Amino acid sequence: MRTHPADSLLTEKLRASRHRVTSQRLVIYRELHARKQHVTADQLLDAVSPALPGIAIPTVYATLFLLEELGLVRRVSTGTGAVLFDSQVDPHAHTVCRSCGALADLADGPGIPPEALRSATDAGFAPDHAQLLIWGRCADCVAAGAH
Amino acid sequence: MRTHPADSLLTEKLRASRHRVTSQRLVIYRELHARKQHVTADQLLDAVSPALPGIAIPTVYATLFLLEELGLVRRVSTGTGAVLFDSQVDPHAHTVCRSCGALADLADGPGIPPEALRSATDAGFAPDHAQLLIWGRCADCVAAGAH
DNA sequence: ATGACTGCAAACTCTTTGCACAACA
DNA sequence: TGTTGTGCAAAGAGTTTGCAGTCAT
Repeated sequence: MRTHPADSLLTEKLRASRHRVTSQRLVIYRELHARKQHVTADQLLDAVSPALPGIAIPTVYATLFLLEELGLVRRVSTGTGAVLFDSQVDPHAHTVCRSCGALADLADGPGIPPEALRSATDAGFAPDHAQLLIWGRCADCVAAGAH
Repeated sequence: MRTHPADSLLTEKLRASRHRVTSQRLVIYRELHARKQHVTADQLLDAVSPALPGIAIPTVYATLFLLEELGLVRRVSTGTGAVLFDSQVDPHAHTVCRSCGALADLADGPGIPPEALRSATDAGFAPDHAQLLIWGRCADCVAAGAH
């Protein structure tokens, strides 16, 4: 398999955590990185199937959980439909439309307030990530008058 | 049915939105308010069953969705297990433990940064709620050395 | 009286589990 | 060569749907 820009970080993290470097893990991570959007396990399965014939959904889930553990992927859940996985691992905000369900990154939004993390730490909690969900109506649904 | 402190707000909102005032809705809302914690639809079913013999889970879901629409309940989802419903509707932060899965309110945490809502509004999004999820390890799991 | 709501049963989606074979180290 | 990882099938959890009867208005 040819190497790919996203491979080195994953390979390094896998080795460091004594996990094996497999083509499934490489290809899934590449795909997550290629699209800078949020994807479901199922969409990912479809996306990597050409490169990994015969891959099955449990492998996709297992890989996503491992990537999450390694801090290379974050999960985003609105509580409706499938969980989304995000290759952008820096704390950031998402908007969730109550009408169409669309989830979007809040472009150039503010970061996560440091006081929040400090406050969690003060309570004995050891934070490693944060995400802000903003609920409401997206511009399209407002324009369409959808409720 | 005797009246209850939480009834008036619900009744008012139901009337205003031309929905009917039923005992199922009243009791479910009371129960949500009684416990100031996060509950699943299933826990709620168990909790209200004594007061509402024969109530079924689809009714609980339907009621929760309606309450959410009326802004009387918020959903919180970590992407693992069942969705949680929260009667505290003001924007606030939650901590999520990666080890034990516990979800807790971040006591006296900072509010949601106004810049975030402003930034969403600037993008044409009409926000009505926000929630911050802070991921990591809870104090108990840190103390127990769980991974 | 009429339309909304509820209870029931069943379906459906998404996710997880258990096990045998494959393949990384 | 010894595990760890993968593919398969199936089960499981949580949620949603359709419909007939009930009840608030």
